[in-house]
Amino acid sequence: MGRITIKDIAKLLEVNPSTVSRALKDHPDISVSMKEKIQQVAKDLGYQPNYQAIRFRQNKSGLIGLIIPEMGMFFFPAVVKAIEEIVKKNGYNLIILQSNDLLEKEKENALVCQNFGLDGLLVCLSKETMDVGHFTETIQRKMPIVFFDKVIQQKECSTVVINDELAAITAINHLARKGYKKISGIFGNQNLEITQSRKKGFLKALTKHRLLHYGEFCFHADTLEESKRKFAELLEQSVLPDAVFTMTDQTLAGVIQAIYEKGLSIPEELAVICISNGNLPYYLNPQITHIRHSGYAVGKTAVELLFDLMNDKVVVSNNQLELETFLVELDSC
Amino acid sequence: MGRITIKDIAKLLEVNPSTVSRALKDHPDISVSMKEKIQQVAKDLGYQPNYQAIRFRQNKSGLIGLIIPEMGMFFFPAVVKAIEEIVKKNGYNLIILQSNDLLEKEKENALVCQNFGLDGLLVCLSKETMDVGHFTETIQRKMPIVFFDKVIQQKECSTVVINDELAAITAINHLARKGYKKISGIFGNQNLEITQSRKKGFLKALTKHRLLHYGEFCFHADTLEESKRKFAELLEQSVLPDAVFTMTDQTLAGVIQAIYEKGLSIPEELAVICISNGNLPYYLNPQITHIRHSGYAVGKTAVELLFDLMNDKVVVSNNQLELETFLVELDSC
DNA sequence: ATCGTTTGCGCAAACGATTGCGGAAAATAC
DNA sequence: GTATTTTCCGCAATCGTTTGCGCAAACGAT
Repeated sequence: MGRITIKDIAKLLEVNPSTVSRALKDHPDISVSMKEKIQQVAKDLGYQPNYQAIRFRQNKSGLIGLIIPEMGMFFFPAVVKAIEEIVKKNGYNLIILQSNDLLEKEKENALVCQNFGLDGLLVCLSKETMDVGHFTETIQRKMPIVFFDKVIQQKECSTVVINDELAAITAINHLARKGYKKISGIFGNQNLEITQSRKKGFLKALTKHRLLHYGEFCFHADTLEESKRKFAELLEQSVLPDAVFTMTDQTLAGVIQAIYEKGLSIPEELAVICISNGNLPYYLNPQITHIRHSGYAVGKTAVELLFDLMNDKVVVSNNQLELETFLVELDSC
Repeated sequence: MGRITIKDIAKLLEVNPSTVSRALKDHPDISVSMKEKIQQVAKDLGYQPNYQAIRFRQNKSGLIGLIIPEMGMFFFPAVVKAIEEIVKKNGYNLIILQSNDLLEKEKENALVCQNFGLDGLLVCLSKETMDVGHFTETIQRKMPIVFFDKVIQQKECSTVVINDELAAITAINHLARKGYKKISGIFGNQNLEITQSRKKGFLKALTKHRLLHYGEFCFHADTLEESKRKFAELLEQSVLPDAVFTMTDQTLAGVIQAIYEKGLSIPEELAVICISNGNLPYYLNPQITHIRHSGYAVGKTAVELLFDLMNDKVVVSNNQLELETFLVELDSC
């Protein structure tokens, strides 16, 4: 015999399946003696409810979806770790979908989510995404969504982000306080709001400290390799920066490789600061001063907000959370 | 009106739902004219099949499960990336479960997989796991399983691993060839087969090169912090190693921190080699010579084997694959 | 014209669990 | 002793889709 079903138990005890169903969930309509009998048999036979059937009937999937651009080595592992833990704690499970930073794949993923009847969705947008219509139009009526990290701010959307502008300002303030003047800024993809905000903060802080004339030390890089290559080129010029700010771990990794290859000493010849999840900076020599942007905290906050939405616990309509960041001062500046 | 179902289309066209179902999947029993009519209406109404219902009826979940100890920063992100890509390419989706290296949670996860009716399962065992009964007894009759990386070799199990012993031997041979003699070995959790195999290879190679009398430079460490602390202690002793081998990125990260803090120069005062996924070694200064153990390749191979099992494509009963590793010589030795 | 085959579609059961309703038996009330 | 309530369980429909079977009508062959 294959899997034990409610029908099997019912047949064995010569009762109706509905009685078994109610007995197993302690329904008051069933007598104590009958409950005990049924629960005993269920236990003996090793009955396991068919959740597939339950979810089908209740039109619940028991699943939370997570769409991310790509599982890299820095930020998203921490996000995923947090989300998986909390999703499981709430009795759900986690489905992961990668968009590979392609709008097309993101749309496909949105469809998959819809067809799976996911109970909730967490999204970090691809760099190609310019609006979130493919999520809101079709899905959001019944499926709560929380956007995090790479988001597009709209008033109907729940989001979890950090104050990107402030994070960059904090970094530059630190450099300025330490006396660095020729500050280079390395940024990610231009389309992203986080890039724009961090760059805005960067420029704002430079302006405040009257250092803006060194703005030519800035560039954008989508990949680690591009970051490395461009920074290596920058280091070949006649006028060199005395400090560099990178807006992510990924750009940091590229910049660091270029610095090592050039043989510059940190911080004597070049100071370094970045916004980071908080792992890589500790592995490097010297350790890198950074603004802590914890993927774990972002993931945790996003998924907790999602469950609040799912349980209608959120009174406020404007669910746009902003996490705190803080400076971790190490040896690189 | 909510979601469009087959019944809705049937009612609209005054035909039977079964006709609609067959027409939509191009069944030969349905006339061409009827097919066209039905498919047109389905399109107009924006019909989306309820996969939940389909999977329920067919007793298929469309899901592949992945159980890992913990999403760290080094190996598993690459594994997950590969698996997600291939799973999706085959029309499935991926559920991720973390065991946190706890046998209890691993058992819970196995139950979840069962109840979800997953179509296939990929497992990297926790360090507490001593046998795989909680998988094989209950699940494997209907759900193919592939164990990878941290496995327990049994003849009924499909596994994907590397030749751990050979990887360690390759590393030590390289050190010996370069003239290093006092070789320290840093290993992960003792229970794991990968640890035992790598240590075995380490000792075997040391023996071959008549360097075994330096065996006191070895220890085990479960975490990055433990690795750092113990190696820092080791560096306080009177006799120091001239080279260190770490069996993972995680132990490498700890060892590197201890080396940096002590201010030793690599490779002049201390050579370094490791088995690595191939990211971290490039971020360090100098870059670390390593035996490449690609998480992406492991994940890809494991999930491809899984699909072969699911499609009964595997003729051989003994599905124990061993991936190639190779030496990447950089600056640390 | 008769018989056999193909074509095209409907009927109804099934997957496993849930739930509103109804009703017989038991318990309580008067 | 009758009326009313409570207790306890069964009946049957339901979720959306699939599928074996049956059966008319149309077609083809002789």
